[in-house]
Amino acid sequence: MALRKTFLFMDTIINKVDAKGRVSLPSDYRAIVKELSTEIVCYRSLTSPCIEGCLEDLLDKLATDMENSLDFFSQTQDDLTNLIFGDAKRFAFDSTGRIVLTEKLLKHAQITDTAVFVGKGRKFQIWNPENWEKEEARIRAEVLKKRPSLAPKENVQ
Amino acid sequence: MALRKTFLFMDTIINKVDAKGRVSLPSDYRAIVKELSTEIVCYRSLTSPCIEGCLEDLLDKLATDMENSLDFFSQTQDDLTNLIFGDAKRFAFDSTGRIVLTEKLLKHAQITDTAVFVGKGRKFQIWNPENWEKEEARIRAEVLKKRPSLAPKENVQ
DNA sequence: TTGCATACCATATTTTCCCATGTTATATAA
DNA sequence: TTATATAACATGGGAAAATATGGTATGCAA
Repeated sequence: MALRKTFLFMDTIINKVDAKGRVSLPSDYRAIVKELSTEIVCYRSLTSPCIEGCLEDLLDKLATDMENSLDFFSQTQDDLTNLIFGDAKRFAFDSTGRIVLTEKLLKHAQITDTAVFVGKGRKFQIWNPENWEKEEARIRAEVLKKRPSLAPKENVQ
Repeated sequence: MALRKTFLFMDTIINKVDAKGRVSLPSDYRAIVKELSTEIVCYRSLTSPCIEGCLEDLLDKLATDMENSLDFFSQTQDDLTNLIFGDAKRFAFDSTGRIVLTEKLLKHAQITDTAVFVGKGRKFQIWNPENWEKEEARIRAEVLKKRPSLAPKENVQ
């Protein structure tokens, strides 16, 4: 496959999680990861009961931003990055495309036997199905309420 | 073919959708896509019962804009990226020029066996034929009402 | 040896690819 | 301009490949 210009995690995919914590990384995601690396990085979301995943490059960019930006000297931001880097862990997928999520991550996201992968552009999230259903409803309501100027239609057009 | 200067989706094309969800991307559209990529991105319109399609570059630009405009931990950015990228999906067309639309998209647009592609410049939309007929009438009426000075009647007379 | 994690194998299902055909559009020659 | 040949396109059906997922075996470490 020719090298892709863009690397965006998209779509919403539901996969089973077995007793060992094994779950298939959606093939679309794997295709993206494979072009740049062999593994992803996952960590507990700071703001939601879900797992976040991304390529290591993104965390590297975050580290660089922290070094360069005055904004990021704030105690809060400093604390947040501590939490992220302290929590993040690499996950390689096997020949069948599965990763093995840790107990810590699964517990944080309240995931037992089913996981929902939600694309987020440079990142993605992994949710408990019921939780994601509620979250998506909340977001839709919130976005429509807040401002049409932030709605996709206005930005993308 | 010489390199095109502009990349605008235009015209209105009606195509069949088979039981597998397969539908031919209009050849004019394919010609545009082929010059920049091998696939398109589709998602449910936030405001209308139709599918929207565009090139991935457009969403990539959006991802970059959001990274730069809002800070890494912004709640608003979080919500928007979930909503947009969680819904969008890449679609590659095969050697015969078809894409396979998902059940989710078809349902949102109320499309069963026929789809109407409507050019929209950088984007295009896919409609159920009846719905599009009504929508087009509505849009025309709306335009005439809002801008009487541009109405055909006044100009042609 | 036991527990745990990883690698390997098997299979049902889904998705993608390939070929065939009718139709439409385009080009060429009379 | 008309008739005919040629190419491009849309569309249906089936074969092949990829994916998700359960189960088993293997290796390492406590």
